[in-house]
Amino acid sequence: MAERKYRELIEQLKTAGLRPTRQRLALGRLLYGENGDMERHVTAEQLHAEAMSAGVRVSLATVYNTLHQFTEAKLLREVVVEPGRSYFDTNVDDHHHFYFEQSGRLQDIPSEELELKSMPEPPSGGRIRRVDVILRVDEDG
Amino acid sequence: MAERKYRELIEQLKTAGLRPTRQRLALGRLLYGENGDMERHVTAEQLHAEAMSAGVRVSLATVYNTLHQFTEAKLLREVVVEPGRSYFDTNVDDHHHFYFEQSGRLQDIPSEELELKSMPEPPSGGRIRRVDVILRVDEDG
DNA sequence: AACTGGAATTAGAAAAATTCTAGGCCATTG
DNA sequence: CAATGGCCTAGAATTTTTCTAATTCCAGTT
Repeated sequence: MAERKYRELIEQLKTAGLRPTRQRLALGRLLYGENGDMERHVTAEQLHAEAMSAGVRVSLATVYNTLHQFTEAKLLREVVVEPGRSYFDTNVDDHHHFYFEQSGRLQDIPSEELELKSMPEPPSGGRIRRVDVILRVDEDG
Repeated sequence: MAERKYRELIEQLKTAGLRPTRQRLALGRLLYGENGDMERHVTAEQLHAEAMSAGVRVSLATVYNTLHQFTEAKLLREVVVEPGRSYFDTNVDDHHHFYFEQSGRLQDIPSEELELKSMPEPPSGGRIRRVDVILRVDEDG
């Protein structure tokens, strides 16, 4: 990972009120590092496995905590596709998803490629915090 | 529940290749019965509790099995809103949802009130099986 | 109507996913 | 540099979901 990105990550953590601990930095590096701009959709389990094979000792619980903290800090976005299967997306811009049911894979759809005709008014005076669109794709037939 | 609806349920089960067992009928009656046309969004846990207090002895596992079989048979539709929180919706027509994060409540949006400008082509030649839109509403502020 | 064969169903037990909390660590302050 | 207090970690517990052996139930036959 580029040194620049690394410092950036530390700054982002501090801004979010999260101390740049060893574990957070390691997980952040795994999420954003190396091929940095690629869209990534990882489960907690997957990231934990990555950390293990990278020689980083973290418990699965810490991975969950960290992912949620990152999500809270807008460094990640959580996408729930099935019961017992949620992904964390490194792309936090407005966008939507294809979900491939057979393979369990997720793919971004840029917001320009999928827009709503109109936005219904939420009842009871609340405000819409997020719009999630999932197009479920059947790959075989 | 009206006798008519009851027979209808039995027919639907048979059509789906599901035997009209005591448990299935009891759960079906809880889901569609009494105030029959109301939109319902129940979790497995909730339905199990309802069954218990109605004096129907079923295990939670059976409730899960039955809900999934009903979903498979297009008598229900499953909506996942959060990790560890999925609802089964008695409305199987095309439609979308408001999700109120504080209360955990779900509310239908008729498909006429929320349409997409255009449907992106799925890559790799698959076909879109379903479109799920969830508008997440923050009730306080 | 009762019997029989056999697939379908049930529910306890197990697994998987997620959260909780006591104890430990780390930054900050004096 | 040591003390202090809040923050963080990870084992344990909880919650959600699935698996599978044992049972039940149904259809066909007599």
